[in-house]
Amino acid sequence: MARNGDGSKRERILDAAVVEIARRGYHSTTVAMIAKRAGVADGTIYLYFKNKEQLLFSLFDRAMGRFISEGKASLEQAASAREKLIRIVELHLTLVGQDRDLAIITQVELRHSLHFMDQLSRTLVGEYLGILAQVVIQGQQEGDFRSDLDPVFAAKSIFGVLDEMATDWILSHRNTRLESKSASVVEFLFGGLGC
Amino acid sequence: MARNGDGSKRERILDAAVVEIARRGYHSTTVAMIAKRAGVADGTIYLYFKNKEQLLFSLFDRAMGRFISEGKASLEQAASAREKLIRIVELHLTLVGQDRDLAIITQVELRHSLHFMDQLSRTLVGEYLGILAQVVIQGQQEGDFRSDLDPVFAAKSIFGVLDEMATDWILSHRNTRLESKSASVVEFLFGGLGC
Amino acid sequence: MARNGDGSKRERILDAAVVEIARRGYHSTTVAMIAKRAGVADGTIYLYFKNKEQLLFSLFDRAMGRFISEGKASLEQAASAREKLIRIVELHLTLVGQDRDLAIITQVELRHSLHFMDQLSRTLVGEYLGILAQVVIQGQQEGDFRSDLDPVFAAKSIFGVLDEMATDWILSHRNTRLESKSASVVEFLFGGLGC
Amino acid sequence: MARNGDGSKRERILDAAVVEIARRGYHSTTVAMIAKRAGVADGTIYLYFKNKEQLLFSLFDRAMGRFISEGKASLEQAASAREKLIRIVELHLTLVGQDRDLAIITQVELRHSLHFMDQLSRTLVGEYLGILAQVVIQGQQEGDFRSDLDPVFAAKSIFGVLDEMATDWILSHRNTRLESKSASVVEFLFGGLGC
DNA sequence: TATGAATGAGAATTCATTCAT
DNA sequence: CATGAATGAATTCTCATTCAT
Repeated sequence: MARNGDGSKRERILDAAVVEIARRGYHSTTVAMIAKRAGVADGTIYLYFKNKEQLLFSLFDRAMGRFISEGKASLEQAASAREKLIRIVELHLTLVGQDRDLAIITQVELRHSLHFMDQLSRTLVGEYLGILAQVVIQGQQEGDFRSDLDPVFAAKSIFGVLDEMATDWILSHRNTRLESKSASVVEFLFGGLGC
Repeated sequence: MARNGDGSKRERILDAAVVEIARRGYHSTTVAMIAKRAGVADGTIYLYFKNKEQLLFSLFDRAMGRFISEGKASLEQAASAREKLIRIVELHLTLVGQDRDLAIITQVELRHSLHFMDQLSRTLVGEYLGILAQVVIQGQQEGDFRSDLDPVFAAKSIFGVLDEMATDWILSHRNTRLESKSASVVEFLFGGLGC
Repeated sequence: MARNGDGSKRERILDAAVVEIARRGYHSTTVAMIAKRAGVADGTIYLYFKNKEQLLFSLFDRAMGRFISEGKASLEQAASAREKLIRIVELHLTLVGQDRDLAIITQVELRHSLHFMDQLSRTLVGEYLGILAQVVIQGQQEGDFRSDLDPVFAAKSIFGVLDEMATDWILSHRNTRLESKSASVVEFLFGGLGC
Repeated sequence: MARNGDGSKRERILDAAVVEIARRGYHSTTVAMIAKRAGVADGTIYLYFKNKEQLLFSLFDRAMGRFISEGKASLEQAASAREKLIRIVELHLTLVGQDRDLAIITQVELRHSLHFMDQLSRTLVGEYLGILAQVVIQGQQEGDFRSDLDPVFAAKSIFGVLDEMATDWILSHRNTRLESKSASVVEFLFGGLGC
């Protein structure tokens, strides 16, 4: 079978899955629907993915892979923790805000079940939180961040704010740009509510 | 009809649903399982709930109802916005941390699908965010909170931090008390990361 | 419970059943729907009828009872077989055409199953065919009807034509009067197709 | 895909459905029963038919298709309307009388509900009546049939007699041949009851 | 008689997954 | 590698009927 253009068959299946699952939800999307959109036979899916659940995990892997690699690249160009945090916020919101379908997957569909979330948090999200915590530590060492905050706790708080913005963007069906929130988020994260 | 023990049949069904769904997830829980645990016939479920999905919604309604009523009561005893925020944080973490099964439902199972989340955010969560925004506005008027923050944005940020703590607590299977995070959360929300 | 006006509770149930079953068909009509329309509790139905099927039979009995008693009265006023046949045709089409809901029951719903039709044909319909056959015999004795026709066969043929007219009237949703076909039917039954 | 014995899988399912439904009635026949008799999995039924109701319709289509094609072939060999009518009567009774199971379907099970009968009368039965009416018109033009009869009315009357014979044959559980009635039917249709 | 809450058997249909080609 | 017809387990929901009050 000839390669078609930019994507291998595996990629086409993943692309199709993002669209279908974003549109109808994981449970309402059948393997047959994904196969049809990808232009392959139902059975072919099983040559590339062990089962439907693994396909969903792969979706996340692919997305998170891009996320982290771009994140690392971006962080390297920043020196101070403060700058790094700014970049992370911007990157997070930009990447999530780039593809609504994918965002629906990561913000909603991927959180189907405890079992599922366990997997996620133990792997990629855990790594992401680790990076955030490192930045916090650096900020504290640089004297720029308060040192009375537990870095891991702070990382989770940061993630919580970013994640809520992302989910809120998905649920508000307005046509806003998610990354437009970056400045406010940074502002809030640094300064908090108080005067 | 005689009361069955402590609760009505409807309550028993809801209680059973919380346990079963928390344990195995919404999709893996069959109506028959819930009926069995509730000690009623399968069909009886449908006398009280239109279908399985409505049962899930009712679960949320009941939980959120308690949440909001207790929240309002708690807020009335607080005068300043600062105090109110402290109470909200404590209440949120205490209530969620009170019942792990129920928390699994609210933090994970209830977020199954876009359709589902839409419902939630449009109704009860929306109301909750409104209350938070009111507190922020009050704080700004009292001169205690920064006035350069959009209250609605701030409300979402607060919610994001609380929600992340709750989810994190569910996913960390350690036996910690969720409300033990209250002080740190308040600290972070007021002061932010910066020095 | 006070009698209400013209009908006993049993009659009210039968009346309600005719309307509901005509509208949605026997299988799609629930006992609860009939009870609701009749203004009684579900369980009350079972004080008057053994089960749902018997209710349907009772519907037919009531209708056929009227049919036959009016038929006998009408026939007594007619002397010749020819006149009797005319009266039967008119009566059949008039009675069926009088109540569309009831007609739907007798022409469609009552023919649900072999089992059901067996019951009907062995009882009331059989009696009706017997009356028709008697008229044919009388006509043959009077020298007015061909004597080479088997009376029972002739009776079935007559019934076939009447029944088809009735069914056709039900299915054509136009607002015609069924009894307007009487003259044509009589004409056809007597003279046949040939010149 | 290899042919399974004499018929395609779809045909086997239809054959199985005829037997099961004739025996126990449409509503008492489960899809599982049909699948079992056809030697396929339950789900396979749904590869060929949208649902149970469509399966029933398909049964009728197949039967009626044969009916009409054989009817047309038979009619072509007949010149006069009188001969055509004779052939139609013979064919109708022969075809229905050929397969008792199928006859039960067409005479009883297919008439389940108004909804169902509507479908039938609007399609195939309507076409059949049209053919009959054409024959009547031809007979009138040939001067062989009375011209004071409305052809459509006459067609319905003919159908009524044939249909009643068929139903009667089903209900009489004796082992007679339905086509043995042909001569009497023709005799009656041409000459009527009168001398 | 009358009620209507409760029962629980029963059935259609879906769909992830397999495997012969 | 690819196909897609076939599988059959699995589950929601309905509703006739009962029976304690």
